[in-house]
Amino acid sequence: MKEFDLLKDFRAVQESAWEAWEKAKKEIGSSERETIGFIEGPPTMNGEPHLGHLRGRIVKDLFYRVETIKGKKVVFRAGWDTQGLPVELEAEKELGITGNKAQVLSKIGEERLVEKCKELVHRYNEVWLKADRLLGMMFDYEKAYWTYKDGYIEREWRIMKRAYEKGLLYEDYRVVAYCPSCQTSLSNSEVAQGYKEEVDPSLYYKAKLVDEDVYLIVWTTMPFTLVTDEAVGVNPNEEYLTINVNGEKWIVGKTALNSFLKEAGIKDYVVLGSVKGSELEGKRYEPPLGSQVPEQLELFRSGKLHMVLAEEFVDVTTGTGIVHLSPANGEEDFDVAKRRGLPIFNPINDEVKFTEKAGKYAGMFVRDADDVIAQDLKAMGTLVKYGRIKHLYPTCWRSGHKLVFMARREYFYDIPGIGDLALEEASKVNYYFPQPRNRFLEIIKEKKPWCISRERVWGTPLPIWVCTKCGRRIALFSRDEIVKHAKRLPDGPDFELHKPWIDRIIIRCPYCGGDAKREPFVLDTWHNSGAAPYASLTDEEYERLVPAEFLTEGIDQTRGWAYTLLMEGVLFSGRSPYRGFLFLGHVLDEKGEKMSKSKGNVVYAINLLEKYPADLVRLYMIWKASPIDPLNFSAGEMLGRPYQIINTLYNLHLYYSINAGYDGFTWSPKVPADLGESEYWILSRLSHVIQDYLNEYERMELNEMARTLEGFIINDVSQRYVPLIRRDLWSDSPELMKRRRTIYWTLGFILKAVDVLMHPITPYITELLYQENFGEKASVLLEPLPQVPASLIDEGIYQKYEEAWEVVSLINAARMKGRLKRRWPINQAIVYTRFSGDLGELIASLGNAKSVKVVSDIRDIPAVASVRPRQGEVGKLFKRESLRIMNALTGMSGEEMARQLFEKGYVEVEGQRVPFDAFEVAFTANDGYEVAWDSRRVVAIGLERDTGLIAEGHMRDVARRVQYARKEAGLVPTEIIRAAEVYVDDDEVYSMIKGKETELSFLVRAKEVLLKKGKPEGDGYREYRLDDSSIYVKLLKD
RNA sequence: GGGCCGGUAGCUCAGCUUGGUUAGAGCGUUCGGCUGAUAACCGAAAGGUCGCCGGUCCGAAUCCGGCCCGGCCCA
Repeated sequence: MKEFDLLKDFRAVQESAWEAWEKAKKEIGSSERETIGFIEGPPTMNGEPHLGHLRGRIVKDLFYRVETIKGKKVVFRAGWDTQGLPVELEAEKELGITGNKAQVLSKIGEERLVEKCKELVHRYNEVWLKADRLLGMMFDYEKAYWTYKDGYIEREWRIMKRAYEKGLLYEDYRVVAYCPSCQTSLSNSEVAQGYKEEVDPSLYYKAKLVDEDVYLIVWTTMPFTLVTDEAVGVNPNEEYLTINVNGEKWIVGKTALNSFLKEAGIKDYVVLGSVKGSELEGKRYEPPLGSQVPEQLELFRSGKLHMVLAEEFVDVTTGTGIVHLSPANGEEDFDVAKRRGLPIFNPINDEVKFTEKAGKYAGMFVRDADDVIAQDLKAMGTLVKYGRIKHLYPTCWRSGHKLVFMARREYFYDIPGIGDLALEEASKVNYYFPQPRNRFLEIIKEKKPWCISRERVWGTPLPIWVCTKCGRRIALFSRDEIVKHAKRLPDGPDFELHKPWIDRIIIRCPYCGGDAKREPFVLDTWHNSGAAPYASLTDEEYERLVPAEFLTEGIDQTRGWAYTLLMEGVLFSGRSPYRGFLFLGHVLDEKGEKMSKSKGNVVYAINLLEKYPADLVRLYMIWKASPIDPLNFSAGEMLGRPYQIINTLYNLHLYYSINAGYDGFTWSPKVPADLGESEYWILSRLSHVIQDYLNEYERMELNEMARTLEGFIINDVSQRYVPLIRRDLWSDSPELMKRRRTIYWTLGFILKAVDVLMHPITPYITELLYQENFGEKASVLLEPLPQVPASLIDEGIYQKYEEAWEVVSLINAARMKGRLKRRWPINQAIVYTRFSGDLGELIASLGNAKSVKVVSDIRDIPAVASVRPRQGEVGKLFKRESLRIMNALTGMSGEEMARQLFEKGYVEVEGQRVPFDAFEVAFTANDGYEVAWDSRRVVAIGLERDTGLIAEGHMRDVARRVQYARKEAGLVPTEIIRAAEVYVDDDEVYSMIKGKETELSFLVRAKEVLLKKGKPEGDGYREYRLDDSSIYVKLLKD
């Protein structure tokens, strides 16, 4: 096997692995495998991939590779999200345009903007492809879907058509945050990021109740909305006071009274009475701007508007606890109006100026009307106070202008009209973890109408035309239909399904023959990507592959893609387009903070993958945290444990390769006949590991899956199995050849299995290690799921070894207390364990003990038990009974309690079982022994050693140093040198090992060992510490 | 501004439902041991005002209230 540097040579490894995968892909594609569906949640092509994207892609690719190894054929296509506001804005930025929408379009035209968008998404796509290639993504890129392509759009329209035919598509108003400068509405997230401290008016005015000489004192920070005033809101649970101020009766909320009086500068007042908010419900008042806005008077006369509405959301702590409601200019206000069936008075145009219906204020930019209205109120004597207030208010992140909330005409899907089908479908989906399931179902229960229209350019056009003559709507959901109904087709029948081309088409109204023009909307980009299961596949594929087996995206997509996928799926076919959906936690920086451009802590995929092996990044991200949890990314942490795992995997293969190569062994599936116990053990262990791995994968506990493999690679194979067999491989005698070949076979079987199991996590290195050492198939990806033949599994041996490791670890703990090195053989170990098998010999060999006595009575351990019940624990467990139990326990002997604890795991007293954890257990060894224990076993070792044992220990100490010297000298392990010259400074050590040169020379692979006393003179000696003295070693090669 | 999640050793986290006297694990550090594939592994030690303030209680990491910090979602 070729050696290489894991952290330096990874690029070459990655390229060679790709060759194998290209072959594998063809083979998987053409095989008769069971096919399962997957739909890629398309990333938006308006930026480079970063760490968050990587996490998702790693999980997706892991899914693909595990399923492939399980024998499935996964339809695994890439997808690219290409439309929508983010792309459009990025394009505008690149075109150097900063003005409002009208300016943008007049300056460059829609055509250039659209061309720029296309250019941009393809440019970013190149970066994505590069990152994916580095990461090892197995996507099918040739069949990738692009959300802006005509074919995709036409299929997206067919989903809409279904909704239209079911009567679930309708037109209505919606309050949006609108930027007067950019002349566009903003998405929620854009609004959210633009909140700033702003100074706004704080206006208090009087609204006179009809037929009563009483005024409501109403508060607003947006005086212009008095033009669209429709009602005032009070909180139904608040107490409202009637007070006398300068002879007038005012109504003000009790909670806000003092702050209001202070702000309005009112000192003299008398409380006349009080009333609950709910009792004010329905009281009518005169519209404050009735005389300026004739339309308001008409609405008032209609009797439907200008009344008090008691609503829970009214905040009683600000203003006066009475707010005015203006459905055209506030979302909550709008919702109230809809709920109560009020008409919407909306005299505001695209430029955010009042229309003629606004009477006196017609033509005015709405915010400019603030001061004018304050003046007018003052003139009418209804102004109480016109001040200023500092508060958080949303501004446009681009232009910095304060946003205006206003009602716009939009198109909607009638989500409530779907009934409970969406919820039923969503309940059937597997979400793997409980938290996101509950949250997702809550969102679906809200049944909010989905506004699908946007006033932008770069998106799927809304295929609805309105007749300029009769005003009727014509919906045409395919190119064919459009062409058939077209009166004018300036770009011919093959026109592109985008603005501006589609807008040049004039449709002949089928009702009156008039000219119909397209509604100027594009669709919400979420509608675009949510159409993917249907739009990215053919009809035949859709039938076969949807619902998809497994989808995974960031947890932020709960309300995003996961939601729109479900809704469009239910609208179109009455079912969820996915069976499983794994939501992934966010990737944060090392300190747990969100990555953002402004903080400068964003890690881009390409940068990371050019610096570190993709395998390491993949393992780290899978291993570090549960998929659902946030992941704090730290390169330092990545280079710690995850690196060690890969390094150990690599070195195990190297060890196998060197040793097997030495004996000319090539691995083949034929099982050798003479496996030893250690082989049965490690193979049985492997079969447990495979089982755990599969269970953890089913539950998407991917971090646990990685940790299962970690434990096997490092603890079981590297730290246990290899030391067990090392001595057998050390010899090169022909008699042991058969044994060595059995070991090579076993090691090969295990490593090949690990290559397959690790492959979905660390695809590159496992491909390389597989190719170098086994390589029966074109790629490790074509290997079946590893399985240990039943004949090689022995549960009895497995249990025995697992028990022995625990006992040996206790022997080592006892050695430490007795200051006996592990290299030094001990005379005897006395072991108490509940395990019934025959352990003695195994423990003797693993624990370097000359004899082992396994006893079944704890009293045979040469130590005194001290057992004390912990009052706290007993109290916790037995509550009221605890005193009685404590008394009973106190009356028992330590020996008796210890006997019960170690035999049964609990002490039985007063008919109750008091568990091990409730006791403090300690042993004190008798003279000449040392003792160690855990909750199930007690081990004592004899400290007495005769000179033979001591000498053997010293010899091994010396041998170890000579071996170290060999390593430092760069000798390969197999090389036999002419001689090793060893000076021993310590008289006692020298005299005890003198005469054992022959044994020593075998251990250090030298033809002879020249053992001398004292310190050497001359050069070429290396000094090593041995306890409190030194030895000096010189190696003599040929 | 509202809702949800988190804050425990230098780092990553468990414990909190059901309060109990010495608060655990892994990594890192220090000491010791093992090791001719390995930066692995084994034993031990040092290291914590359990985010802050207040309350309930004989007793609070745990229950209650308020606040601060980080994250997510919504406005």
